[in-house]
Amino acid sequence: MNRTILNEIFNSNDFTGEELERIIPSFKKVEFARNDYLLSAGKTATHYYFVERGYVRSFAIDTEGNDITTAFYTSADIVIDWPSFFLRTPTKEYTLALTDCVCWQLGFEKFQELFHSIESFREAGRTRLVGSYFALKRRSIEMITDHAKDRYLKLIQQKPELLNNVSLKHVATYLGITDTSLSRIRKEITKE
Amino acid sequence: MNRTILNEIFNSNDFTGEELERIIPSFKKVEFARNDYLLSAGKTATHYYFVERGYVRSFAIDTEGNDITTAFYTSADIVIDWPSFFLRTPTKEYTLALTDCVCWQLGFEKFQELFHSIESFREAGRTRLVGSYFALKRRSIEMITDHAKDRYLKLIQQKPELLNNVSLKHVATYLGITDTSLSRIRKEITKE
DNA sequence: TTCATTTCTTGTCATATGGCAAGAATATCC
DNA sequence: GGATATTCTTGCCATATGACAAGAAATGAA
Repeated sequence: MNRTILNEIFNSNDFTGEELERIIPSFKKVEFARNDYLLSAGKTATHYYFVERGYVRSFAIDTEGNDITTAFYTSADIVIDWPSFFLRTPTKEYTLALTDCVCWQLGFEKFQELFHSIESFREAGRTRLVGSYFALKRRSIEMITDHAKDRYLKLIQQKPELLNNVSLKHVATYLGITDTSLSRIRKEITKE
Repeated sequence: MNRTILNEIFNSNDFTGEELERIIPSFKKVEFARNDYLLSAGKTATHYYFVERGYVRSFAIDTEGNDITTAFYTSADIVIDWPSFFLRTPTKEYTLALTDCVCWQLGFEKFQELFHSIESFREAGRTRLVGSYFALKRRSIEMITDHAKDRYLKLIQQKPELLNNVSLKHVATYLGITDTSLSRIRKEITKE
């Protein structure tokens, strides 16, 4: 098997060669075309993915029918609906390919087998989940303490390539504002 | 050992008698006085707790020095700084007893031992973490989609006893607003 | 109980952001 | 490549919430 993004995600710092030979072949390569859904509201997540190439967006529909972006994913990111995958419950979010994508997929049963039999795999999984939790927490606090303009500036600083790949209206809802407000914020920034 | 809140949290639906006899005695009873810190910014969480009795609050200090409440805890809740406990890194939050409290404490080493040796314990732990993730996500989305008044109404509906035990200024920062605005929202609600 | 501190309320005014609509700019599709 | 749909910008005005300050109420300490 050629080297893939999985070899960067699972590597010899954390795993023995034997473990890697069990873990990496458990993933299956899948491709998504632009506008394909990786997961839809009402369905239970049976798999999760690592992105090798492309852009993915998750969103929820609020009570008024508005589309609220909850996450963007790209190379090396894990695309997983944690609650749906682990609690085996239908999700309320949609996950959608923004561009053609190449991903590596793992199903729940295979995951459980690795999780319960390989100590380093469960340590790594737990670390990844806690990392997601941490990022989400930071984001919620920033929603309270920072103005939209600051959140936008932080975002383009941390993910400069994002704006070339996703539409501004989706960035706006990710920041918790309308596309109108984002447009004004961007105008104000260019004037500086 | 008498029955405690631990017997409700760890029970025979999920664990064998043998497992319970290993898990429950691993916890140690600790008491906190009002205004004691369970954890302070800069420290790494070495333990987590289940609350048997009392109220606990977590908060972060933002860049302007404002105290932002991130969580309230009471009976049967787990008090844990997930990232600090699992990533072994210093936290940026404070966790404080709002009232005198009785808690059950578990340390990291003991946790690891149980986690890696008892399958049902790690399933339960993962479920709890994913549940926290889910709650945090719901809260972040509501911060975007709902007005402060709706968030307040939901809160008092879900935790009616909370207001008798914590001050309004802390509820306000939890809702992402100022104490002034909360006061006006409450006034408006009583007028209805 | 009394005094001091903290919390809560209320007033006035400021500001960030939203709602709506129209036109401009882009992207998409056959 | 041109028609069509989508996205982005901009104007006007509305509104939720914040900032600050002063007094009222509640709480805590001695």
